[in-house]
Amino acid sequence: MRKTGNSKRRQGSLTRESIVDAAIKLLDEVGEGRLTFQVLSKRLSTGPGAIYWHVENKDDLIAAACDTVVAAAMSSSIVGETPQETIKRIALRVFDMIDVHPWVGSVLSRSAGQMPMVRLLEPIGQQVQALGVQQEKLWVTASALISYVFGVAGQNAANARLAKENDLDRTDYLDKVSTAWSQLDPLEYPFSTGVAQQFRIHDDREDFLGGIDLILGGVSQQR
Amino acid sequence: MRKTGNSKRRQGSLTRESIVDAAIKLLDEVGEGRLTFQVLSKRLSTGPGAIYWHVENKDDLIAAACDTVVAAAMSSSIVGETPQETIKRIALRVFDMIDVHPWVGSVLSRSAGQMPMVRLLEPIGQQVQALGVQQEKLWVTASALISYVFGVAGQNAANARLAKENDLDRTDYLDKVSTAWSQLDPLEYPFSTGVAQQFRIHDDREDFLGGIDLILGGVSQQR
DNA sequence: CTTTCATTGGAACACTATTCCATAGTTGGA
DNA sequence: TCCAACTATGGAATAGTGTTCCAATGAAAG
Repeated sequence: MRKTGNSKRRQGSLTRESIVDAAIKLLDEVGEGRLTFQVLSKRLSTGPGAIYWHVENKDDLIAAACDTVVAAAMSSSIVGETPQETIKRIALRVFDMIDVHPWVGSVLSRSAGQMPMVRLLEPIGQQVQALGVQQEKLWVTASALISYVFGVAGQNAANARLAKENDLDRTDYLDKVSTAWSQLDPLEYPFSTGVAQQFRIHDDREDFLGGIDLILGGVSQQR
Repeated sequence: MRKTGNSKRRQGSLTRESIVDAAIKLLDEVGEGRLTFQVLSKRLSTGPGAIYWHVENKDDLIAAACDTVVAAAMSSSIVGETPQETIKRIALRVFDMIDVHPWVGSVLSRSAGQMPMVRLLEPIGQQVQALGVQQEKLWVTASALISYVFGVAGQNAANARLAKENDLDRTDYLDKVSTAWSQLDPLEYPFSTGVAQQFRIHDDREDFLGGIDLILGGVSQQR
């Protein structure tokens, strides 16, 4: 009797998938804060009510969008010479994904335990295992890596959002923050005023890998 | 002529400080999503308009609340036997702060470059310096630690929020996630199904310190 | 054909952040 | 003592949100 979703009412039929795809595009263009059911319905040439037939609510929609992007980024297998190398490549995939879809960074850091996190935990955990980490330490080690990746993701997303909101490109934004730091009281904030210059010229991607290296170094030391 | 803020209209006078304090209490009670100007005004026995005289907007208010909590948590000095020990104590302060004010975790992870982050960067950076890390690597090292702390903070906040929204205590929540993981396809998710049990009984605080240890291990190795 | 029912799209609703504004209270000067 | 200024207040009005409701559609099953 029921052929849920398969029956095509017309060519541009509404599906959960097509809705999520449109949402992803919109999120990429305007960010999480400006994704509304109004503009989403308009873009799909329908009303908000029709969308709610396929999607539970906005959280559900955003979670689905996030999961779709993460799944796509992790779909093709990743192999490196060593487990360390592979872990770095996985991490870079995440980094580049956030670069293209900054909003994923902030959604991801709120999705503890959910499917998108598992999609990252799985390949990373497998490599941690390949590193020869002892059974009881598998979770701690993998979770440390995940937490670090999520931390960087969240901050990159925040940086992208702040830069966009102030109509600045990356360089101008770094300049602004760096200047703010260097103007702090050097007696109270000796370190921050000191690294302000390093911050101005730092490379997110390189620093990200640097952090992964530190954790991997710690792992190799523990054996 | 102007004595901005100092003049006392009446006993329970409205100040930015008193508003932020009330906001913090409300955030602790109901979380970020349910902090509204309606209930906040009611609690301060005033109208929304009066609040806007002292606060720019909701983001400003939440940022101020976050900064106040972070500043309070970091106010008294922290000393350990070694720089490593001190870093761990700083990290634990953050962890315990998030435990009391879960919403700070999610706000923090969006506050890249802002004041709350600097309040953490400063003491951690000082200890990184004390560790003898070379000048050019100061930023990478400190930022790796910060990113990790932010990552854990964000996930703990998410866990707290998800548990609260589903009316579960921590144990039930861990159970639910652990069960969900163990029911994944073991062929596709061998690692996740494998660690599901470890996840059920894991201790957030201990794992958090474990991750810090890994990073510190990596730092000591790099010298 | 007719009936059924998944699906649609737009109007209606409850609620939010934010702005507006008339007014009260305070204060420094005349 | 009074008088302007001007800070500060609180409640009403506004614009825009996520979500629900419901009458209408049209494809399939009988």
